[in-house]
Amino acid sequence: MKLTSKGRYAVMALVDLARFDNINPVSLRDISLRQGISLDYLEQIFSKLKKDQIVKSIRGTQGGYVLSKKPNEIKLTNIFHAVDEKVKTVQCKKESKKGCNGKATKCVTHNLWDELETHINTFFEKKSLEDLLKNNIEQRT
Amino acid sequence: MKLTSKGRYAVMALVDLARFDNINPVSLRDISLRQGISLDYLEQIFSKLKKDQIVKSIRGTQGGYVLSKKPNEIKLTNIFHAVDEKVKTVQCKKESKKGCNGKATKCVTHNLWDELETHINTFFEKKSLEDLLKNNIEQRT
DNA sequence: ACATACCTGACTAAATTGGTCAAGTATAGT
DNA sequence: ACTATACTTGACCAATTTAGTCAGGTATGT
Ligand code: FES
Ligand code: FES
Repeated sequence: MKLTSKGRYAVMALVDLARFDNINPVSLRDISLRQGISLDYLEQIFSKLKKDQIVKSIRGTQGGYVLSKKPNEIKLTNIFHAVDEKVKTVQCKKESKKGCNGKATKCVTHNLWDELETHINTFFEKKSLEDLLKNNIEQRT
Repeated sequence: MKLTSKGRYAVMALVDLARFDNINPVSLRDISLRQGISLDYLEQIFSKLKKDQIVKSIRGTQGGYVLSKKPNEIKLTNIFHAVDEKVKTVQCKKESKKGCNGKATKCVTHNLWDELETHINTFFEKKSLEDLLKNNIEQRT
């Protein structure tokens, strides 16, 4: 079970954005430099974040990105959903009545993984960007 | 974030084992057939489970595997540890003082991922094989 | 005009996963 | 003693996923 860079970077970038977008739009180049993430990769990520209306883009010189909602309205769930970082614990198709390997019934561990998935998603639903900002400010004092 | 088959199969196989090892040792061939897992793959998994003393092996005809502890003493943590299914959320080396990409300080999301890791591990520490057995019996009634 | 910075799609090297295959060794039953 | 069963070990591999790079664009403020 591991987190992918896409999800990790998306959150890092958004925290960075949330800290600096009060004054001006923030360019991906700045985020790239501050957070040490490849610019080209960031562009892929932000195109997805934009599609899910988590950020807005402003083109041209002095352009960049801005959050399109307040930090407390952006949950980790929303971010992860946008960049396709999904939590997948079961092997079977959840909606289908069939089990893992095409068997007729769900396997002996199905309920367990389903519970795990819920457990993890609860965490993502609770945490918002705002929580992360607070945490970060505390660290800097 | 997804679970790998190794961890999933390990738990499936152990639940199967726990259900049938009261009378005789259970052969991997039986588990393979009942659970629909490749025999060769099961062998890899069980060699790891054995190394961590979760199961005992009995060779020869009528041989097989037996749990080496009671079901309520075998937590998911133990199983996952045995088969190297680890929860890895941070990118950096946890013990090191350095951050993700070799930076001097921990990144803005480090604490978050660390919290998540704890959150998930808590789940694994609580659940034992016995819990799964109960759940399964309930289903069969 | 021109620099900045968003936008898009194709491509790829490396790692991981989910196995298979081959060649053993130990033991119970006949 | 022979043989079938079943554990044991290690090498190998195809397919997928990941974590990017690269090469072009397009819009806009100055
Ligand atoms: S995980 Fe859903 S049936 Fe096995
Ligand atoms: S995850 Fe540990 S420093 Fe970024």
